[in-house]
Amino acid sequence: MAVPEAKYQKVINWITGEIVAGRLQPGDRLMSEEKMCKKFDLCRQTIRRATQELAERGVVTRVQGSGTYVGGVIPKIRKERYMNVAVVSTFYESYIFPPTLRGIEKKLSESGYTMQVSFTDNRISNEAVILKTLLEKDNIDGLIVEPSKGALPNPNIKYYKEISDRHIPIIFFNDIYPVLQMPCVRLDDWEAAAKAAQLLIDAGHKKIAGIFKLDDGQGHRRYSGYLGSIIKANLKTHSRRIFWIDTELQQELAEQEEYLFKRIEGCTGIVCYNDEVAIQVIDIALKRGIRVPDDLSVVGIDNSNLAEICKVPFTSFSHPKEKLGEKTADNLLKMIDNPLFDGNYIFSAKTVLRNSIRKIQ
Amino acid sequence: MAVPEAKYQKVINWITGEIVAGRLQPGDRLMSEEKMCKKFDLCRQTIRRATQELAERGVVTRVQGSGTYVGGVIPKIRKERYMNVAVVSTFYESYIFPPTLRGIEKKLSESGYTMQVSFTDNRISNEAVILKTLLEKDNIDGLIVEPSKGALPNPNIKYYKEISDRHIPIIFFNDIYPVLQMPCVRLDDWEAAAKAAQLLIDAGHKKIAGIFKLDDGQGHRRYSGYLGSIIKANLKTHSRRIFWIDTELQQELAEQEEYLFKRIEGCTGIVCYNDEVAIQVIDIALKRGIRVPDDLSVVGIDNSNLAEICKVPFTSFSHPKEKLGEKTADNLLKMIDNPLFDGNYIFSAKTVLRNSIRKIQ
DNA sequence: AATTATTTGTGCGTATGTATC
DNA sequence: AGATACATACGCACAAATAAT
Repeated sequence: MAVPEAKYQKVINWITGEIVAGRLQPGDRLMSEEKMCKKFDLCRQTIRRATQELAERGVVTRVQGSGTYVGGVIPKIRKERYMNVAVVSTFYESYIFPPTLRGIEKKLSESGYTMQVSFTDNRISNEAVILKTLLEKDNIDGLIVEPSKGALPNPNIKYYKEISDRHIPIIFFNDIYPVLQMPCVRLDDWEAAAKAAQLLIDAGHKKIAGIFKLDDGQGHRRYSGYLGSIIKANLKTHSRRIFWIDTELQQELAEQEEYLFKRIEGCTGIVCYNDEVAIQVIDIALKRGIRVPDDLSVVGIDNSNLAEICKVPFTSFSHPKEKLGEKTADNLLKMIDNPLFDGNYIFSAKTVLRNSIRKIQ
Repeated sequence: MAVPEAKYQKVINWITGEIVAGRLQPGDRLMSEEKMCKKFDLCRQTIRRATQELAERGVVTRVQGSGTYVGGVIPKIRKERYMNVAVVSTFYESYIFPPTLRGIEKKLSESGYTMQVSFTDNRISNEAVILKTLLEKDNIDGLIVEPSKGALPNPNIKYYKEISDRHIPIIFFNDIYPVLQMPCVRLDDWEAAAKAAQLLIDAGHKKIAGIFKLDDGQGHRRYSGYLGSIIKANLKTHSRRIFWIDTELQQELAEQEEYLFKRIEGCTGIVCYNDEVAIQVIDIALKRGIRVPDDLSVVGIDNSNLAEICKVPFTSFSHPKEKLGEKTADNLLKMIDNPLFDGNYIFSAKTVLRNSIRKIQ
């Protein structure tokens, strides 16, 4: 000890010593800088230099107007609970949205939360307005979102990041924005479409068409599942047989029916993106004198009431709808209580058989 | 953003932001200092520093014992705008509820209001919990309600009165609680059912059955309309021909089909409470070998997509659905701005003809 | 008309953050 | 290195004005 120890170092040693001795425990407040000045007969700046170094090391945390506390950074959790969760939904798929919303509302209200709802109509511009308002009003404990056009680039990502920066948990349902590493509760779209195609393959079909949505992730995943079964069965893939549609163009199929049926000519089966598409395909087919399933076998996905009351009730794959809403809300509530909770969940799709597939020898 | 903004500056920015966004308008009262403390997790002094600076700038006016107001004018009545409206819906009639909710949301969001939704499932007990929560949280500017079992006595009336006593405007849609003299936006149920019965009468039918809901006002009004046309045509009324159903017993018709068809034996036409009932009646009839419309003419009310995609597309009477939602929200907003505004509105039902009525000589 | 609850006004004390001499 | 000044922030107590009942 030839060189005398720096004064601030002595202070550091004293504080760490107190902590090691257990006289200062995590959460305890150190005496004020002023008091330490008197204790060590040093000026405030010297004391500050000591606590600053300890603060940098994470040993203590300094809080303006309050004091200096033992322990690392106390995670900033919102003190006040608004008991309010925002739900941003596309409003599309009329047979999926109501029960899902109902499931969400059920779980939220059971836990004493209110639910505030906004609809995007699957429009990015509407989504932007809604998110900006949420940021300005700043009165939610969590956010549940059904992505708008999840498969296309989205300029609203920055708003989601900003909400997340405020430690407000976000959970998605049905689909996700891939660039955001955020939890999602959804159907196993890949599996549903793979099973759908497999059913047709098992029934002996070789030329199987598919109609998919181009703007959402479900469309892409269902396309992948369909493709997976086709390839696994060593059948050939043809772009001609795959028809892409856009969510916003509701009349697209009816307007392009001539072109559609020319594209899928020769196909004996078709995997439809969802029941809404399936019922349109069946309607158009019957109108054109194509019998279902004799001339064309059809399968849908989502198993809505449409599949049952259709002129030709068709095989479909169940979407959990209300259960999915419940799971989404449940996981969000857990995320609100525990920021480390992993909210991801994927539902398996169950086959619901009806007579819309012809067996080919 | 190297230097973190002062906290009071953030409060200033939030308040000015609310004013710029139009959610706080001249004359509106800010939330109390205490509430802002909780909202921002700050002490009152810091909040006061923010409002003081704004007061010095003339942006707000602080009034001791009353509150802090936007602008220089001091209003006589205290009025804090939450820019939030609660919607309490039954969730029943799946084909009516989604578009109605959508219409409400559209109008509310256009005016910068958020919409907070709760569902009663047509249960009085759920309605009670929801209303009590609304009273406790006390953060709404208005209330939109679809009555639960509007035709039966309701023990929750006191909660509606309490909300009304707080000068929070309430508007009902689809139905109303008769003891509450409050505005309602609805379909002209009487007219719809009267027109339905008249159509059958004009086609030469003499024995016309009717199925109505016993627990809601729509059911009672539609029953009255049906009865009105029967009596006007000097036909006899028979209780046997009138079948009452309960909202909560979804399977009632299917379970009692034997009894139902015994009751309406000899009838050549039937007026159904709504399309959901009509589609069930048609399903059961076809199953029993009764042809529609050859043996039994059927009309529905609400003109849902069910009427179109039914195995026998049937004549129905249009419910304005989304338009009704828009009108309801519109009227509530007017009531918020002007407590004297009369929010009542009744939509006329338009006939949508399909081939479900046989002409009798 | 009187009481109670709510809201802003005011003052005091204490602690940390930053800048200057 | 030490001293001082001022800004920012938190907490409490009580007074005064207003609104609701």
